[in-house]
Amino acid sequence: MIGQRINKLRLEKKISISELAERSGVAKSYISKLEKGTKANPSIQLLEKVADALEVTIDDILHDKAPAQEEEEIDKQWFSLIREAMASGVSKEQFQEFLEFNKWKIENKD
Amino acid sequence: MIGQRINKLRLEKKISISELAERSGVAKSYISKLEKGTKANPSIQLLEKVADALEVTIDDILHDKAPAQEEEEIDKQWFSLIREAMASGVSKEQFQEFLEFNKWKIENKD
DNA sequence: ATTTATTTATACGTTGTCCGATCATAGCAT
DNA sequence: ATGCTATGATCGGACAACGTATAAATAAAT
Repeated sequence: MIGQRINKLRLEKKISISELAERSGVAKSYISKLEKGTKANPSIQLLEKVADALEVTIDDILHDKAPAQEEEEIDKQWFSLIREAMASGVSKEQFQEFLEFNKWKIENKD
Repeated sequence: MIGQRINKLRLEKKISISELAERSGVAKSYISKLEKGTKANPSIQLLEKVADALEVTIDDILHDKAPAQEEEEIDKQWFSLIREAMASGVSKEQFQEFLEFNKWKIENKD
């Protein structure tokens, strides 16, 4: 579980266990055991050190994140619009109407 | 740090340390120490048990999330609409126009 | 005053974590 | 091929820290 994620993240970063151990300040033997799965219950402080060395968040280690980087970026742009929309009191229903109308508009564009 | 978050989340849920201990299966004396800060380096498995009992994610315990629970829920509903919008090819600009129009419409409603 | 919740103390079993040694693999020189 | 050396991964043992269980002391509440 958690070992696989660490292993995956480490390989993505193209460094060895020894290297990760050195950077994080964690014993390489322990990192090996974590990845191997013979130990699977690290403390959060240790996990934090490993996460830092891998330049990811603890969350990235706990549940393996769907990357989707570009898509996330776009979502953020939309997000500000959404906030504005919610603040101005536009309802979801109104937006849905708008959506349907636009779909129709696009289809009948030719 | 982490103790304060657990304490906060527990109080929000309006349960006692004993209750949390019972639900999570963690010794109440240890939970007390965690909240008090005399112990501050729990294992992730223990943390997971506490998180489950509090009905939050481990992330919620690690970095204290901007809560706004209801708002988050609404956001999710909006999000599905946004995805649909993006898929159907509606641009941000079009949406913004719609937004402006609706603001005006609301203002001149009387 | 009596209950209920929190903190602290003590003692103890379990395991997280480190250190050093060993094994595995690969490259390079002989 | 046969070694030698270097680097990475794994194993075994030792110790400190995690975590439990209980009781007692304190505080807060009804």
